[in-house]
Amino acid sequence: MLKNSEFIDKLRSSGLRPTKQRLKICEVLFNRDKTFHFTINDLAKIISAKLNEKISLATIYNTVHAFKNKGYLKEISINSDKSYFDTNITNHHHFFDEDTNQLIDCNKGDIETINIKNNITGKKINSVEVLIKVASDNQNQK
Amino acid sequence: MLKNSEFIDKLRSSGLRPTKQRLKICEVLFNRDKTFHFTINDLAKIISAKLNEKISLATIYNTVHAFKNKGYLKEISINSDKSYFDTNITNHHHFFDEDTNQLIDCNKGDIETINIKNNITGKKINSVEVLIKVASDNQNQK
DNA sequence: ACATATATTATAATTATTCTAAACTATTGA
DNA sequence: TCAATAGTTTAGAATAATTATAATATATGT
Repeated sequence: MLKNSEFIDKLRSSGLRPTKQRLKICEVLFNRDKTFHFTINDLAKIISAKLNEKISLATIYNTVHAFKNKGYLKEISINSDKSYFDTNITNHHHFFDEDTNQLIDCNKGDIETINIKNNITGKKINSVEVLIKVASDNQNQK
Repeated sequence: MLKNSEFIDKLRSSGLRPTKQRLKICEVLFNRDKTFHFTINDLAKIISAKLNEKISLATIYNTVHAFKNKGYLKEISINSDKSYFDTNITNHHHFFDEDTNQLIDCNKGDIETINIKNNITGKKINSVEVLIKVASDNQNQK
């Protein structure tokens, strides 16, 4: 359980002012034992359920993007009707359960390290993401 | 250069009626030497530029989805605001150039085969997609 | 050619996201 | 401590991608 002052330091250290809203969002996102995968809509729902005061949707978007830009969140690429975010910012990959629309982290060892032998000339690799789409065994077509 | 009758057979064989619109879209998509990566908007532009008659946007969406469901197109997940499709339906992976928003196929040999050691219990793997995001070497932040 | 199932179309509706501009707040430094 | 200011929040409007609707048109089997 992280303290408020730790979040304040974290925000200040990356040039973000520690506002009431950002601290609340920090609590929701980072006061967890396990990795948290979410969409903006998920987050908005959790916030409005947990909080007495409300946070504007625009602020939630702003904050999530600010946290992503500062490297506190990763954005995950899934069939793009909406964006998914991940509080696990280490290098890792994902399963996506098409039955439930849930993201699940791959553990180290689930996949061998991806080895890229040829890159596009003149470009640098920003990220390598593996997405394994899974579904229940008895359904044929998505 | 495929003939119209070949597209008619292709469509019929998968239970899709060969309509004027679908045949035109087949020509645009499949009469190519190289893999074609596109968004719906790209396709709509090409169609309206090339064709004397116009095809409704709704039809373009319907057709692309029908072709995807029949396995003639693959949808590629990019963390983004729109869907990308690929006429290359073989198992392969992608580079995504963040400078130009262009998708580029990985060639066999660019990446070693992805080896998944542990899957989620009770689920079957539908796809494994690797996306390598690249950008110009001299730009720091996206 | 006829009946019917399937497609196409324009348009409206929906959804996720970004923009805007005004009100508000944290920080800096006098 | 307080004012100036730079950064934030906010509601709501705007935008963009996509899906739904329902009327019209077309393909197919008999």
